[in-house]
Amino acid sequence: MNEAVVLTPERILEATEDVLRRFGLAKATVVDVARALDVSHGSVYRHFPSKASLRDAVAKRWLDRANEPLCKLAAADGPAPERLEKWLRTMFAIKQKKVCDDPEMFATYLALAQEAREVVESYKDKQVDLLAKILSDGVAQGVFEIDDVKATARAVFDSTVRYHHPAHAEEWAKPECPARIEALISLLLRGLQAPCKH
Amino acid sequence: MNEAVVLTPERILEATEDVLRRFGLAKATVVDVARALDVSHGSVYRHFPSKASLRDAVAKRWLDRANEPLCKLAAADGPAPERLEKWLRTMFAIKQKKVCDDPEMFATYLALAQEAREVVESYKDKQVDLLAKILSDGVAQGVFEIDDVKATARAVFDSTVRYHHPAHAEEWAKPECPARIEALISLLLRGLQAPCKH
DNA sequence: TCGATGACAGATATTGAAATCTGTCAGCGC
DNA sequence: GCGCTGACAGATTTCAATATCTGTCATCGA
Repeated sequence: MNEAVVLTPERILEATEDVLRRFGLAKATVVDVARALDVSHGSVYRHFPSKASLRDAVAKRWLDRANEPLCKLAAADGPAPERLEKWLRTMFAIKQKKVCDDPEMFATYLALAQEAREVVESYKDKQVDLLAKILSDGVAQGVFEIDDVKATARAVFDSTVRYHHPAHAEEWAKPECPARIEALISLLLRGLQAPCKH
Repeated sequence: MNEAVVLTPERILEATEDVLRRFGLAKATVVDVARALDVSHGSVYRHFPSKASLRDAVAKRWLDRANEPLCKLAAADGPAPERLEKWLRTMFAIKQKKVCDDPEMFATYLALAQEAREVVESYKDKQVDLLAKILSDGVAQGVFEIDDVKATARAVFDSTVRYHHPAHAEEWAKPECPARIEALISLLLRGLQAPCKH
């Protein structure tokens, strides 16, 4: 048996991502995916129980890939405020880049986010965990003063929704956007900062 | 001539709001509005140049009505932090109430918000002005320390998007929501507070 | 044995013809 | 004159027939 022609979940995901990019979420069908792989669509169902699960798996891959730089930033060393700022700006930049470069995948992600699918929920939870990591580093460094790190991380995530939730994507290109991000970040950093340092 | 049967913009708006509530944004037609008023649809076009302008006018009325309590709060006296908190909670409550009581009108508002129509933009600007009023009161009282009041008001508005933008309405009913609002508000208040009071 | 197939039922999407709607305007009646 | 009407053109929506898709499974071939 030739390794290359074995039908693996991995190959199916690859093909599905292609098909989604090519036809868009609304038009892409399991039959299209099967056609792209030159197999019957029944074979696809041997590896994924439903179209939804297939779509979710593709989205998960896509999100995990997008998330990588953020994991690195959260794990890095250095002063927490700078890292937090960098982390937020990176998240916004990733989203903005995605919406430009990969609009069909982004539309898929938007659809998933609006359905509040489990994939997206767990992805968000992961993001909040990364934020919490930076915040608790800040507390350890004595630069942040925070009662409930987890809840505050969630608050930071929520407060920046406008710049990372796909429902607001059309706003990101507007000229006043950078200034508004500026104001938001500085407000948040002030709120986290330990008061009365001197 | 009987006053009651004169076709005024006011009467048309009333009827349109009824029709929207009854049939929903997707189904409501100008013909329906005319039928409700027992006039020809041509007459409606005598007072409003297009269906879009009629819809916008209805939305404006609806938004203005919803906005009234917030104007009062912004104009009131008292310590700015408490007023800000009350203002935000009132805004969230109004939105939440609307989405329950008047779902069809809310759907109309959602559609408008997503199209980024001028009505909604100016309504948002009004809200930011109200916030700015409270913030500048706070600065005058010495409880807030803010560089750029206008930009900070915008940041406060943006940071709470999740709890007032209709795109996030499905989230508002979730049980963890109040706690998350709590965390967000306290983070924001800390960020506005003048540091080192003592 | 084991993955793949292709025919199938029920659900969903597409299509094109018919109905309805939007926006205009010449003309009617007060 | 003035406000309203109703007929109209072009755009949009509806509806039902048709085609396609999803998910299942008995069967096939290696």
